[in-house]
Amino acid sequence: MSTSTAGLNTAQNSAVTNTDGPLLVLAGAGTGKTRVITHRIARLLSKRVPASAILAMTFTNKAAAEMRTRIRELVPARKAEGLTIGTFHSFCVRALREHADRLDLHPNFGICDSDDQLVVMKQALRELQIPEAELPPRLCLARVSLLKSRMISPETLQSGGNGIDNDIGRAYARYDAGLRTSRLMDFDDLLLYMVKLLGDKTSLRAFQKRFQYLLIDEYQDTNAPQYEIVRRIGAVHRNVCVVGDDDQSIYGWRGADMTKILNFEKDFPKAVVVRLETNYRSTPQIVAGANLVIRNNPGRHEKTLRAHDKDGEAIRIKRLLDEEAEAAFVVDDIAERVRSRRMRLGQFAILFRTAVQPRIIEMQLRQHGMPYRLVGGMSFFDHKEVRDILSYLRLVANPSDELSLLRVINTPPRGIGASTVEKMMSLAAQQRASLVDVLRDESTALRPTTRASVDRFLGMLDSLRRDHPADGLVDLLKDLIRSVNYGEEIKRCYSDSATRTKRWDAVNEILNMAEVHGRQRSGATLTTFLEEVALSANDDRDDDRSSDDEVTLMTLHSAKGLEFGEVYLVGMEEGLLPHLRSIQDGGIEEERRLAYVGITRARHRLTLSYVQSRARYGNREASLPSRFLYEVQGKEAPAELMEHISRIGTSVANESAPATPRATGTKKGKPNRKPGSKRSESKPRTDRRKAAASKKRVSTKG
DNA sequence: CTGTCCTATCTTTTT
DNA sequence: GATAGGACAG
Repeated sequence: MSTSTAGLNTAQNSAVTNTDGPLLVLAGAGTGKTRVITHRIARLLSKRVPASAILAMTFTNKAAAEMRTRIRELVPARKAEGLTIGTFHSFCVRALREHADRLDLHPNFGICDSDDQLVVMKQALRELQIPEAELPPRLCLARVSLLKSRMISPETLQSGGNGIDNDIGRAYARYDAGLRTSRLMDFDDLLLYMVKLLGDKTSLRAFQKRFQYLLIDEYQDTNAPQYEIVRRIGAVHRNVCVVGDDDQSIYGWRGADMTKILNFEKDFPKAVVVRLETNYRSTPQIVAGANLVIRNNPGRHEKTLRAHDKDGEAIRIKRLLDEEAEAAFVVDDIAERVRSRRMRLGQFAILFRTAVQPRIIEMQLRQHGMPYRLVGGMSFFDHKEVRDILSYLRLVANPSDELSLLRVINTPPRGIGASTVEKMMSLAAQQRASLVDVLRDESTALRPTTRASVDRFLGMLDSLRRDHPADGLVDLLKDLIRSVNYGEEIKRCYSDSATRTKRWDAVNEILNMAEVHGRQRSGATLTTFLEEVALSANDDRDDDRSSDDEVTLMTLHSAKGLEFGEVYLVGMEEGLLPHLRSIQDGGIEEERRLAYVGITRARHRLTLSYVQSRARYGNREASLPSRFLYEVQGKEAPAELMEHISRIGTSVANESAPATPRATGTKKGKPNRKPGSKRSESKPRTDRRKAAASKKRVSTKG
């Protein structure tokens, strides 16, 4: 046997060697989940399963990339060739393009991001004359996405509709129609159409025949269509291995369906269940704390994490006066650790529940000149010039893409103004034709100058399409940037030379990305490039740029799957973690899992902090320590706390806060350190927008 | 089209 | 209290 199973523990080994039949691997935090998956794939390959018969699906690009890297360490490249490892969405896109004819799809359909979605939804609401005040587009979009992730179609919804649900149903249908005219799919559609494709017997058989072995990562986050894809492809050979941890399911609000991991044994009878319970990441104290918290959740797959390591520090719980003191404490503490223990900043993470919390921490970090990285801010792809160029590209690839057409038709200004566009749009609606067709139609009435502009614009797009071979991506881009004279546009829009340079650099960065894409992917085309951009745009929490010398700031959600030497989990208060909304809607369990995820990110040292008072919506309110702080110490939350909370649950107003936060067995580590006035060169890396930039100035109040 | 004022909102965001 | 997004005026 060529596969080495050395270094795997008994449970891991059994997960790796049980290659045939359904297998559920319950992998607690830090128990070597990725190791198991990669070793399992190596094992299959060594048993002469062809690489092309293996399909491994993950939820993030990062997870897929890591899997690929680690497999490369285990097996020779030649053997790994032909493996299908990717996110659910990327797998679906490829499959759909390949089998586009079976569903009557255009093979060059585009993928729209959330901004595009919003545009389409707004349009839909306008057409239905549903006022945005009545049904905010964002909310509507969220609801539609949730419906799609439960595989509920507009028709189903409408039949039982009352009032707002009826509106949502109509908007849903209209929105989908809008996407279809532009030959676009949103993320949910990729999964739904895949399910549809698998409803076709011939296609289904082809997939079943090809993919003999399935591996699914993060199974607790699977939603209905994803589950359906797995179930159908795996129905015949039943070599379905799912790996996950129900205790880390934190995306329920987005349609992830935890019952899938809880019912796996029912869905796949005779499934073998393997529990990975040895945690190789954290100290016994941290593992114990995590267990104490999560055991309060009912209805889970019972499992108890055991620490592999022998000793460590106690979990620290710190009470601070207010959020400013909390931020100062954390930053001082990190500075002190760096000084006395010579630790790198990259070892530290500050985790929080909501996106507003990091602001005050950022201020402290800046004052200390401590470099940091805030995960989840604005992405490269949110910049105007990037979106412009990509819209042109999308339009070149997919002439039906009306969204992109509307975005670039007068950018840079070329004399096709808003009123013309509006006229053309209504004309298109009248003639039941697409906007491009109306523009192309010589009989459409236009002023001669406008006609000339339109023809020039359409001609430019046509020649871009005509003059470049499918694999001539970089040349196409260069030609495009030259043809639309984007350099001039930047000069026109920005007077400041530094800004100009920055914007122009961004444009060039797209060129670089295209070049890299062409080099790395065989058979790269414009379509594959756009696909990659669409499916990996927001993935900037990954390591490529992260440095050893930055503190990481991120939400608990973003932190899943990562680990840090030292973790500060701030804002451990009732109303924040667990969040008030969840307390009211009975979502405590998911909040608890969130706390569990946070706790289990830490390797050596974990600090939980809460404050006595916090500014909320303008006024300062007393805070109560989170129930999870009691739980983590193996205590019961005091009756008065729970009583107070139940009061919040019923009445939204919580003006009086009689229950003073009691100093819970607060293990104070060392007394508060004096602010070290260490001033290294500050290069805070925040790409927040103007808000943060101006904030920076304001924050010099000391 | 751009800047400014006003007002509704205040959880999380893999793809 | 901050902020973002929309309405509206210039």
